[in-house]
Amino acid sequence: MRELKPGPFEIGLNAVIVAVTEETPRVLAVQQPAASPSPPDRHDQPLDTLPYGPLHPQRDRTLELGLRGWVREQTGIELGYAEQLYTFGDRNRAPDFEGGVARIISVAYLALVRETVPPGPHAHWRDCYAHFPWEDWREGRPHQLDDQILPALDAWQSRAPDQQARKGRRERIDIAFGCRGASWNWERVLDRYELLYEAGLVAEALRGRSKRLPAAPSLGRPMLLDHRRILATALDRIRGKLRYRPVVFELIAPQFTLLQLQRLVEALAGFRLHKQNFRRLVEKAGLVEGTHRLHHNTGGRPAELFRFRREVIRERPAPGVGLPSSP
Amino acid sequence: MRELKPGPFEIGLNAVIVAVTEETPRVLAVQQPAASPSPPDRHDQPLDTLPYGPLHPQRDRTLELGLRGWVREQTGIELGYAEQLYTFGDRNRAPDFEGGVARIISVAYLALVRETVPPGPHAHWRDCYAHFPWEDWREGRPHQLDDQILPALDAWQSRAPDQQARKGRRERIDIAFGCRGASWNWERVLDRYELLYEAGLVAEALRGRSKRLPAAPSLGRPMLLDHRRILATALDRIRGKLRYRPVVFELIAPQFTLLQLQRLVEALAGFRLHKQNFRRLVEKAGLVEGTHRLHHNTGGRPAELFRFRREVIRERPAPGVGLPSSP
DNA sequence: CCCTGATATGCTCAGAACGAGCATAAGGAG
DNA sequence: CTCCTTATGCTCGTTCTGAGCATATCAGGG
Repeated sequence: MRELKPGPFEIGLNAVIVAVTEETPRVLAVQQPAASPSPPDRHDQPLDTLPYGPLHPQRDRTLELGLRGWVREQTGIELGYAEQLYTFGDRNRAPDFEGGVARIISVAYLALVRETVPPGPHAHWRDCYAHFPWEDWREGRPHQLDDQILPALDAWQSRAPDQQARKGRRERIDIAFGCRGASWNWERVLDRYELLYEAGLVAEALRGRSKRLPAAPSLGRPMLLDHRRILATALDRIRGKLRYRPVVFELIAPQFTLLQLQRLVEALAGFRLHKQNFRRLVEKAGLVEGTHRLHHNTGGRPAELFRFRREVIRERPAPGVGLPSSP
Repeated sequence: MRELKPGPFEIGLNAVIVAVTEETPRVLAVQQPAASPSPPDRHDQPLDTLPYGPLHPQRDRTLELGLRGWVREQTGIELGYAEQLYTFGDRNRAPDFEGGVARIISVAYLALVRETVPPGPHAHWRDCYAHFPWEDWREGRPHQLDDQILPALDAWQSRAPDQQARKGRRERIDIAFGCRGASWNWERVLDRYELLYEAGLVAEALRGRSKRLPAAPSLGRPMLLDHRRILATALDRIRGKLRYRPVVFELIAPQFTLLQLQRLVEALAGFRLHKQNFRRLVEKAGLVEGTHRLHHNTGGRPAELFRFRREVIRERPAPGVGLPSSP
């Protein structure tokens, strides 16, 4: 076994803090600090950044406690549900630091919060789909897909150096974007983002390189460094987990109508559900329990208010909301 | 935003390399190096260790490439399938370093290999269930559960300081171990290990503390530091992924009989499956495709050899082997 | 050569789950 | 009172699932 050589590392913690309000999934973003060494993109708008904090080796007994600590200090938010998401450590994730002092390793956490508490001075809640417009199919298939994305991906495919690479690219496009017989898989958020990155269709991909791709569109709102990749990982995780863990209830008030719950799930999944079947599924799965109170602001017949049945975790092996695999 | 203070950290990469031979899931383990600063447990047997290597900030462009690099150098194994598992950074994960030089952060990867290549000089393939005997239900419910584990957990529950804590512990025991109406959920490997750890029933839990629990059994074969927790995380991940990704095929030869495939899945899942239904599921799901060759070493009628249909990833949204939620 | 003991493989059948839609209930606005 | 809106209950055909029965095809022993 080779001995451990401590390298020049910095370790930090990124938080992806997600809430859903007005049927829109939102992420807590902060304005790029002015002192940042990396020049802003060619865009006029300043870039969004995910909240980032240090790990105090003495104070923080665990990574998660460290995260909760600085989130509390920076934003005043006391996180409820939080889980480790992924650890990002690519060398090129902070291009400006390359060759400089240290390699930055970042352990990202996903946190779900119930209310859009007013964020701190430099922070704001940003619609997640501003960064991934192609992921929201609630109003039907996004036009951008056929207008821009698929043609640009086709062009990228044809730019492949040889026949085999062309075939490989075609295959990846088909799987990620549901072309040629494959169906759109709403959980493959990360696959899609990474493919667009490789194809040079998101602004982040062009930062370090000479801009050799002239006509490629820049899709979705970019973020600082690799933060959009982190966000894609988070959305991927949320969508994947909807199926088999009752994560939605971390995002909704203790009492809710079934339509509110459905709208919340739809906002996260990115497509619409059949109303009656959704009711049947969550009720038969034992996920919810009717209080006998009514909610009158519906515009129609009042709806019963429900609450989450925590006991379901005992009873069911995989208590998630029933979701189809494709829209 | 608070500025980043580089702390005294060491970053390393742990590999959980899993293979299945003779219907036994095995993990590549190395003998605890003699120069280790931590004294061996009270046991006579030397402790198993997961392979561990450094991250070279200059050489390794990504974490995964770094891992593949030192695994190749140390063991000669060229990893195929590998995915990031979890990042472990608890302060007490290396008790002897506490208060010493550095905090060790370890990014663990899960790798699946096909054959039990002969490991290096200090390495060997260890039966995973030696570390978690309660997870293998293939020969029926393990006796250890009723003989030792559940009584000891009951005792732990009754040692809770107050009524509420007692209720909380009871709930956790029920969910993790399928007591009192809840059914055994074979995917909750990590929950179970962590519960046993908290209850002081695994040797690792007693290392730092004064041994105030006299009669508690030591369950399963311990490992160095928190390596058994890492392994539990890996097994948890594998079992969870069996359902919805075709990971089994990373572990089996290119050609196989359906019974071999079934035995492999059973080895990982830890319980037996209904043979005819298993065939129907994998065939109808389009996961496999019959070559027309036969395998004659069955002892009975020869079995047809099958191969994995890679195309299924295009066609199906979640191509995993059909598995029930509980045995 | 036939019987026995294996395993492989095909088929049935009832119950549960699922997708889609129809029908009715109960509010508010005009 | 009428119409519009949303909530909620129910049906129906299809598919999926769990369990078991039946048959096919090999090896080896009498």
